[in-house]
Amino acid sequence: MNSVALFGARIVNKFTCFLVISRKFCDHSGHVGEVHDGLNCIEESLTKEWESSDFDSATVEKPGFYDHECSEGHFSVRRIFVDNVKFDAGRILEILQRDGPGFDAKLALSESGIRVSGILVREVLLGILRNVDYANKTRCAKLGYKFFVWSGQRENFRHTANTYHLIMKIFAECEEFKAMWRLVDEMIENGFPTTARTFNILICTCGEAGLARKVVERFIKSKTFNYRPFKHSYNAVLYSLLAIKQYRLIEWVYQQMSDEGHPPDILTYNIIMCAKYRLGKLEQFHRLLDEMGRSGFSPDFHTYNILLHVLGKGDKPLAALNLLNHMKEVGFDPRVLHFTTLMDGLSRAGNLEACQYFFDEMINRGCMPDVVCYTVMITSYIVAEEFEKAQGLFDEMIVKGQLPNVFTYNIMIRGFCMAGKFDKACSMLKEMESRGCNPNFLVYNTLVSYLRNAGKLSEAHEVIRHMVEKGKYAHLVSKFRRYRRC
DNA sequence: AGCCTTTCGT
Repeated sequence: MNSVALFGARIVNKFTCFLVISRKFCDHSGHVGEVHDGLNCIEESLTKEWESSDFDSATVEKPGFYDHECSEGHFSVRRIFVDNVKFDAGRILEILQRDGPGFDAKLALSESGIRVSGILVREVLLGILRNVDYANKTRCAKLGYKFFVWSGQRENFRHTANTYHLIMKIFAECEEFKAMWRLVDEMIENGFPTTARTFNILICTCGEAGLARKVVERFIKSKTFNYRPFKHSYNAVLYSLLAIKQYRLIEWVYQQMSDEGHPPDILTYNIIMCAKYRLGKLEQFHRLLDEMGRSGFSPDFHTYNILLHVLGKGDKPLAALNLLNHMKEVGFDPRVLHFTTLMDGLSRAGNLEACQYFFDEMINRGCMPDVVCYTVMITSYIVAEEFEKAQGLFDEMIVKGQLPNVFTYNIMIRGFCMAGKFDKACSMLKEMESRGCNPNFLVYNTLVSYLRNAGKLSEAHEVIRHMVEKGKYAHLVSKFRRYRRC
């Protein structure tokens, strides 16, 4: 409930100062009219841009996302516009969270005088989406829908496929599945095309394979399915299924494709091969690779990446080196990503030396390791119980300006636990928090289960208490127990 | 034309 109260306030605080500065700028420039024309223009261009972009929080939270066309300086018109939208969104979120007996949020929204635009609706719904957690999900769904309905009733605003997707995503996160499906029907009734994004949201909420298959079937056959930017609906569906690791369904869809006489392209081959590999069907994997070649498709960056992972996990460093050289010869210069997947494979195969060799080789070839690459190398050291080397690399990455992420901290904490240095493990948790890297449940789980296994029950309890105090994952506390036996 | 590929042991 605390987090509900917070979600408006945080945005307001952050942007009030910008708004004050922005308003001053308008007053003193003597070009208020121009600024307003500019704002309309920007609203249009931003609407287009954001309509076509995805709404993953990752995209939005990327630093500098809102600044990327501010070369004229800090107070560009575009910036002012964006800050104004954020300010209004903050106000709306504040009004929404006051909703309850004795307070009519819809009325308050209507009286607020805030002009509704596509970007504003997006910002508000994203604000709600970001704040959904276990404790407040019912309320978030309710408030989100209240705002969705209210904004759809404004005379100057009409919902789009994207705003539908956002509210559907909120319902999905809040586990309001029936309401989500009702919205799909409403969307279709109102003439919106169902897109690859619609499919993606729906398929992600299908827990059981039977249900997922029904959804897949519906989309493949649907006449109104707008599958662009994919070449055909099969690839659009396959791509989503890969992202949610539904490998068996991928096989099934590929079968449907073949039955319908739809020839695979390079994207299809890459996805199917990836699925076969993940399912451990290496023979079929190689058969597909041959078939792909015979059909006239040459491997691309993605194919090589899969091949390198296969070679790594199969502990074939020499073949991998040959493949890397071959890639260079045919004009695909291996990138950090390729070395990283190869190293990840080798690390899982337990070949630390080879892993280290390719890490050095990569740098020799002028590729600089990124966070993921450092994390993979650190993991390799920790699995081999080379804790000092792991620590050394962790320090090095910070010096080189690569900020450790939640994966990096998790493996470091695990390493300290394995080495029996529980005090260091706990201070790592504090360190990540102080550096603004929020621990997720898996990080707490690492620490708690190792502490418990070592018989340090009061320390484990202390970590749990700390976690619950932060208002996070309280509903998952019982899940810790599951790992105790391991 | 676009679309795809990497890191939290199970």
